[in-house]
Amino acid sequence: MYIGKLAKLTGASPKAIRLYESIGLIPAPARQGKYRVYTDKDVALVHMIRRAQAVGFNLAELKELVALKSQNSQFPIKIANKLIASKREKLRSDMDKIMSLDRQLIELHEELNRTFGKT
Amino acid sequence: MYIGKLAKLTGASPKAIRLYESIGLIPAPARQGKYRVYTDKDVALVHMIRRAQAVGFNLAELKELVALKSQNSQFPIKIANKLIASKREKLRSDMDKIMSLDRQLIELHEELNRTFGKT
DNA sequence: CTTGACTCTGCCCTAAGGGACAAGGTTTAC
DNA sequence: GTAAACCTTGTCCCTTAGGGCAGAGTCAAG
Repeated sequence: MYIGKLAKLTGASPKAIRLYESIGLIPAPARQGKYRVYTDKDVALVHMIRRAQAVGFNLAELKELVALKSQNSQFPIKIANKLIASKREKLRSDMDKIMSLDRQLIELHEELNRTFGKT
Repeated sequence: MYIGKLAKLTGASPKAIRLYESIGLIPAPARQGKYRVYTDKDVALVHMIRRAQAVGFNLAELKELVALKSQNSQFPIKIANKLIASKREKLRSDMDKIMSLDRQLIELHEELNRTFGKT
């Protein structure tokens, strides 16, 4: 299949797919003339990339995972678990930050109304 | 004072201060030769920008606020309160998103260990 | 053969600056 | 007066994960 179909099947744009290829996140596909030709394996791979992105992994991290997998040929479950744990820690700190921002916004609101509001 | 002192007093880098000027967020200061010369008003202004950034306002939003203030000459408290409220809503939706990501990470963790783990 | 849909590469753009650099300005020490 | 040391200037390239566009090439159908 050509890139448009892969895009439709995975929800990634053709541009995104070419980006993944350009940074070595997916292998360079065969060409029919100048057109990239993809297989079902590529569909599965791009799907995995999208899902991993959706839970907070960036492309550099995914690239490391792909490199590990190709070294090891076996799924590195320990490393994956560590990554998940560190992602969850980061989420916790993001939440703390958000709550702190919310408190600051409340304070700012009260201060504004004390200073400029009526009574 | 020159830009370095303003930077030290406000915690913004000289680069950031020039950026604020380039987008019209702070007025172009007087020059002594080629050097920008700032006053205490600029210190206060950059301080306010930093604090507003810290609670989640981006430079475009701050520019709008500055424009409003220069039109009105009076602090637009109603608008500010609306902005604060909408920021807080956004924070709430960010929180929801983070909690959803965390749930997905938990599920992913369990799934990985069911599929690849021992026992 | 032609039309329309698809794809190719390459370039510029995003937010908020960071880093490097060469050139020139200022201040301090001697 | 002069040299060293520091400060400022403008310019360019870099960051994420692509979006948008231009111009050209390519494919399948009628």
